[in-house]
Amino acid sequence: MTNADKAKFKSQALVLKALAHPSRLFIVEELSKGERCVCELTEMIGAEMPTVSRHLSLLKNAGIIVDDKRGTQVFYKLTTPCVMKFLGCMVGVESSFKR
Amino acid sequence: MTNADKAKFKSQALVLKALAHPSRLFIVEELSKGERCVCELTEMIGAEMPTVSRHLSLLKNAGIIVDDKRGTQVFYKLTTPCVMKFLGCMVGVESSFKR
DNA sequence: CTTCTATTTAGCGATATTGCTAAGTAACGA
DNA sequence: TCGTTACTTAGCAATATCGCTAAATAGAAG
Repeated sequence: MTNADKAKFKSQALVLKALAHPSRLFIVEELSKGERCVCELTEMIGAEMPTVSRHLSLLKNAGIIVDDKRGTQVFYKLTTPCVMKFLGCMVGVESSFKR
Repeated sequence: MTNADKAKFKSQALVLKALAHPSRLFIVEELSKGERCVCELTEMIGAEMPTVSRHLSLLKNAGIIVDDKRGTQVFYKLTTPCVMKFLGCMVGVESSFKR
């Protein structure tokens, strides 16, 4: 494994790790339908707001979503629709695992 | 979030979690070129064999790879080439994050 | 049967992740 | 200015992950 390889796999792993949580997958799927504020996501997920806020900042750090503060609310949206294409891909793989 | 949704996201997260590690991503990429025994992977990764063996059993539990014991060696291979299509997809998304 | 080689399992300490409550910040309205 | 609402940050306890060494297992060869 070259150093370039190591760096490549490490950065890929960071993105996968950011996505590898049920609530965060839900958030990504929900944001693919349009932007949502923290309170909406919190209600849908059914956890405390600080918990959801932390998931959001994790996804933000991974570059998967961006925030947009408007008044007292913060709206999040996907940085790129690619993520959904990627996840769509995942679903296919995941179900094929189960065969 | 319905219960069905919860189950769906949970099982997707399990697959992502299994992939979300540099050594395991390397293993998947390497196995996409053909089957490999534990000792080969161990040498390429440069960690101890027990460590590599544990990564392999994790991938196996997630249904991503299967093992095939021949003599004293154990060969691993991908359950399905889909995984690579999926990861190829990932690379595109990941690099788009960096733009 | 004994020994060697390839691999897995167990157990440990270090570190990371998760979800919670409590406390801090920031924009808005009275 | 003061309070309220929306959110983030900090701190904590429980749990999971990681890589290692040591010990167990399973074939192959003598």
